[in-house]
Amino acid sequence: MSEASKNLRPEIELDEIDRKIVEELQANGRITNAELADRVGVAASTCIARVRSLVSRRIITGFTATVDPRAMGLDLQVLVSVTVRSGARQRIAEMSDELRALPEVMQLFFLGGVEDFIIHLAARDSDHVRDFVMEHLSAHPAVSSTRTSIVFSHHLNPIRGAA
Amino acid sequence: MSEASKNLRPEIELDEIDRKIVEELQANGRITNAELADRVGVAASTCIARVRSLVSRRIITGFTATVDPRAMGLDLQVLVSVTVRSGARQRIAEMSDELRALPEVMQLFFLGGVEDFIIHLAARDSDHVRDFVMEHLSAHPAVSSTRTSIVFSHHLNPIRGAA
DNA sequence: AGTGAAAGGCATCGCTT
DNA sequence: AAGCGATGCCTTTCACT
Repeated sequence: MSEASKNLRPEIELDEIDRKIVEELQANGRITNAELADRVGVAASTCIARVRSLVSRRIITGFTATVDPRAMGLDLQVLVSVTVRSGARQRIAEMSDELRALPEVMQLFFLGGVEDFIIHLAARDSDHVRDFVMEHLSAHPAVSSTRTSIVFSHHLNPIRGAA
Repeated sequence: MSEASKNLRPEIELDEIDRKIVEELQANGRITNAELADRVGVAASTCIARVRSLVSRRIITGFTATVDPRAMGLDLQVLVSVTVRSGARQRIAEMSDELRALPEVMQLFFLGGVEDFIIHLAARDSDHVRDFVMEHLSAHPAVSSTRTSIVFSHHLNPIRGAA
């Protein structure tokens, strides 16, 4: 990596301790500061300062509980690939905000390629999926076509840094 | 929902307080129990019992820090669609374990449809992507074809329950 | 199931090295 | 960056409802 490109994102230098903190907090985001400090081998006061620094530098962007969609009555997950009409590409950005606000939308991927974006949807059942696609996609003037695939299983990994 | 299908997943009855707890913990997984109790309007002792119950019932499956891949030197995200040779479908399950162990793999979706699975990859650069696809996919005897699309942006939403 | 009180543990701060 | 010590808050347990 050149020095020039480095300077575009200054101060993102993670040492071994930072990396260990990130790793532990990904594995258990509700660990106490005292135990985290023990595990990474620094004093509690140092540890809390490190964590706050990681958060304020937006290396850690948040802490969240992961929830089983089935426990919330959402038994069916699908991926919907969407292609936008070629004359309506500039509307993709505004569709993002509309779609993100919908409770069924777990994830949104905006893509370069044949498809313009992919929606990861959690729904109660197939009727719910159909209603979603009809109402929010097929009926949308910018949408050219959609393709829905059922998700049999889904795995989410923590971020593991580059070598 | 019929009583029969209800009984397949017993004891997943979330009341208003449980739902509020889940919501708050998705928004801020590191909130203190005391503040969480205040926000949902129960005593701290009740609140901690509720949280533990949600975790032991696997409604909440974990707590994690969310990390910016770019901060970890992973500047490029792609989705790779993979189709498996029709004679090798039974190998999909074992490929799951191999792929999940790789540090570049953020997510895995196993699908029904034209593609057998989609890999959400975080990589340093396009060389890194190429190396990953060549080494772990193209060279794999079960893989029939792959298609790689760049991810321009990615949004992750909390789970919001069914009505 | 939920609550409140009490004891111990933890977070957080300022200061020192 | 680490360690120490003090304060106040938080967590946790338990008896009671």
